Amino acid sequence: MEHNHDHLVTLVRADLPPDNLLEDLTFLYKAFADKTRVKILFSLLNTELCVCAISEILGMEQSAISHQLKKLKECHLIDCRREGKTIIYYLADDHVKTLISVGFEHLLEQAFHK
Amino acid sequence: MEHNHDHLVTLVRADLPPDNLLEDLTFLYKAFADKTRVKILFSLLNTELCVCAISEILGMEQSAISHQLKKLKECHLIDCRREGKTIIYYLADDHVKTLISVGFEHLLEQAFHK
DNA sequence: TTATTATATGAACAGATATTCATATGAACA
DNA sequence: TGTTCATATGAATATCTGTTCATATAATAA
Repeated sequence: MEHNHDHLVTLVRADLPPDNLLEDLTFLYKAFADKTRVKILFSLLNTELCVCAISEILGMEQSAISHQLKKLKECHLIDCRREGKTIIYYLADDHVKTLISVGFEHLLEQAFHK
Repeated sequence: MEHNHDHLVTLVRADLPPDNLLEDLTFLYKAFADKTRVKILFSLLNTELCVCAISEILGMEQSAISHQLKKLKECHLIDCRREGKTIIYYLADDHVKTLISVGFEHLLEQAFHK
């Protein structure tokens, strides 16, 4: 680091969001950064599902699914309710759909640009 | 897995996106799943920057920054050009802004709901 | 109550990932 | 040409993360 840009550096640094906000933001995006979790979210796009249904859809162990459901719930992307012995999971709100479609748009456009 | 939902399972599974698309999507979201990379993206929101400026802004080693810049470039979120000895990085398009703001909206709304 | 079904959870392990260190590349300038 | 500055890159390491296995919980039915 030799050439001078102290002023710009100070300005940009002052504009960075506070650390705890960055933490929350990356925590949210981590939810979408794993194939299993994204598959779960896709599965829930048009219907609610119990754990064992999701487990069959993905062809994965119930335990693995439960662990991932917990993470998705921790960032408020999904929620659940009990119905007798089974527990039904569903999307918490429309942000999942928005986030996924914005991601898709980026993929499509970058595919288009070559 | 005992209670019956074979039909639903088949339907939902048939609607899942193909594996390579899921791969691309999670690859993209991984870019946002790390604090260092998100800080870099925020830094580039309103200005282009050389590597050593970014390194100073984040207070991290130049090498660490270069490694992360490479990943961001691999998913086409940023691009760069050479100018003499320095290399200038900038956002590739507006999707970064969209993706970040959708994430923020989700955080704000979930904060609001309690 | 005991057995069964559905789900959750903790510990352990394997694989992925971020940072550091040392070094390589590549442009500019003496 | 040799030196310096800016950046890139490979290897090593430490940490994080996803899955599995064993087991716990919680509701229901016998």
